[in-house]
Amino acid sequence: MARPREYNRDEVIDAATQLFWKKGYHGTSLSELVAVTRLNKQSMYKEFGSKAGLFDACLENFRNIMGTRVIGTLTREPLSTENIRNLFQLQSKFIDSADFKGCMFINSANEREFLHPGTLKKVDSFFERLHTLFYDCLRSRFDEAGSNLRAAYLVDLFVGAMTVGKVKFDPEQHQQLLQMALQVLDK
Amino acid sequence: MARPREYNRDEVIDAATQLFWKKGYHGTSLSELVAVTRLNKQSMYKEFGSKAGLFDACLENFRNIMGTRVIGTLTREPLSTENIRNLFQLQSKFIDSADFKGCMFINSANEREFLHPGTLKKVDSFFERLHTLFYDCLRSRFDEAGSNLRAAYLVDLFVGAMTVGKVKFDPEQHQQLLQMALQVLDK
DNA sequence: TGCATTTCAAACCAATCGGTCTATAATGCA
DNA sequence: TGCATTATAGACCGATTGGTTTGAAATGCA
Repeated sequence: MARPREYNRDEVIDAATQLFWKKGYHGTSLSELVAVTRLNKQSMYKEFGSKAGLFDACLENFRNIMGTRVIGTLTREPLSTENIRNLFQLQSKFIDSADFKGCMFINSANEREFLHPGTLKKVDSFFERLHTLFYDCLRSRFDEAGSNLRAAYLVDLFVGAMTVGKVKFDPEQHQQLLQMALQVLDK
Repeated sequence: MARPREYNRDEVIDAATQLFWKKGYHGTSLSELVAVTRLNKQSMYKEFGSKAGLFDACLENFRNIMGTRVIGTLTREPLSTENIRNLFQLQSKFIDSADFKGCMFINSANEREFLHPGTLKKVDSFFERLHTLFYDCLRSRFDEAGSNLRAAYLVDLFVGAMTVGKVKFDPEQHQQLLQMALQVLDK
């Protein structure tokens, strides 16, 4: 009944996600997005409403891509500290990859000035979610307070490694570092 | 012999530093800088050469402001793990301040895409320097490998707390967190 | 007072920003 | 075939980007 669209929504989001992931919301321009998605502006605005709308869709896409692996690792039954060790192993491989761009949520936390309130809420809830996932894995071994404290510690460590990994990363040293840092999971 | 300048270089840098600190290099515009420094563009380019030149001057200024306190804390004789505890106490108060904007070097590490090579080198050397400062405080108690490992761990922790602090910060919990996280300083 | 020197304010530059509008191309149905 | 509908490409919008040029204002010295 009408002209068929030439783009595929998911492909557009995938391409845009790569760009936003690398350069952030404020650092990515509309023209770059148009170039990389090969979607014309008109269709882009029809589909996503605004640059911010597209970013939100990409953030959700990122959560699906990465979050699924993270959540999958941390929710494996039985919930245990072993899941946490596995997550940090996953992170280590991730940081060591060729085109490491950090975590899109953590990157976003560093450009709060430029994000819309709705986007900020999603960013904040990522940190909460990560804390909760750690917490749930700790509860079998520690009490509420102990689990809460360790979860906050693990979030700091996770975020720190992600950021420092952009500057410099030594996989072997990181393995030893984890062994030491994760001793708090045992006692 | 010529018209006297109406601006004070240090005051200009101080004002610009606040802005760059808050919004980053790419996120701060020349017009904002002109407005906040009350320095006209012509003089700005005469004095600093470019926006990047001004940013470099501000980064150095930040190092003087904050770095002095950090370095002062970590180089107090005798070099010991107590210095490290004091540094994390300093950080805790810093994060808890009203207009917390993170650390300008760590913020810069998150916009590497937009920084000039010379600036990037300064950012990288901050991380190296921090590692070395930690290392030197650890050597009295641990061997080279042990000190190196713990220093890397402390950098991750320091950077992580800085970043997470932008999203959420609970001073009391952080005190307990430090007590746990810094156990590796004792054994 | 007049001149060399330097700073100042503001107009100006091409390029780009996020976003909109128009005109044409492609489709299914009648 | 003609029409309603939707997607396309790209011109266009005012505002802003980092950066430059111009010309007047302010000084010390002669």
